[in-house]
Amino acid sequence: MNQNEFDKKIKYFHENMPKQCPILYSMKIIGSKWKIPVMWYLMLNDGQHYNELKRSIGSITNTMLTKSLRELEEDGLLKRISKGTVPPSVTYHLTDTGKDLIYTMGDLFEWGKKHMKKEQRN
Amino acid sequence: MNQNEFDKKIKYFHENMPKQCPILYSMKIIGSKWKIPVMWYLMLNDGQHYNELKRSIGSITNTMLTKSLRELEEDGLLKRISKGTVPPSVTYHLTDTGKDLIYTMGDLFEWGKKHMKKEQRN
DNA sequence: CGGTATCCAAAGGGATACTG
DNA sequence: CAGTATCCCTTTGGATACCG
Repeated sequence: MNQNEFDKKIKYFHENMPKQCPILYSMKIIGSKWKIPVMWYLMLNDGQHYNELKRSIGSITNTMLTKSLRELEEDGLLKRISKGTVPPSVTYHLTDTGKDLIYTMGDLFEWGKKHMKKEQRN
Repeated sequence: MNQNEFDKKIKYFHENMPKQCPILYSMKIIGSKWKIPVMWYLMLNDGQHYNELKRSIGSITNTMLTKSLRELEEDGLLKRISKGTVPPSVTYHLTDTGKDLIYTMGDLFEWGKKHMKKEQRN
């Protein structure tokens, strides 16, 4: 990225900014501690059950897994599908909106990787 | 984005994942409440002074502005330039790394805008 | 199996006053 | 002008136990 590209991006951001900043809005949705990990493991293996997902993530507690799942569902990033049987059988699935969001993190992934390497060199 | 593109991205993420997740790493750096706003107003008008920046942002306190600036500097996203005069004159400037990061938020900006609109329709 | 409920600890952030 | 220092409140997240 050169200065000219950067200036163009600034101009674009500036001209297209609604009342509330979309970046802050997005970060609020995915900013709490377990949102990315939950979506991540669902991305790697869609349709996991609650306890399956819990084992995938490893260190998450029930409280936080439930809370994260509920909020992600409310924001339309995943769908909860219950069979309504006894014992219960519930699976979680990313929605298209959720997949879009994960896809969107590509650049942040790259930036992080690059920046992490740089820090190690120093 | 279609399913095939999504699958490719997953594969890429998976194959290029270092020990620590670069997304979580990035989000830790810019995740606290005022990081984006600070970088944002610096982006719109680089080289602002401390109090200038404070007025630009509006509702930030001294405590948080100082803390955010120090952390962003430590992470190499901005540079603090002091003239060493009395009274002091200090300006803040985005580094190339910082500009890269802002540039990187473009997709998240789009996603947020799209998602916000969708919510309003319901 | 798929969660709730309750309680507690820690982190994050704000208000206010002050300073070289 | 460019911050510090101190105190306090709120939000977030963890531990543990229990339930239909």
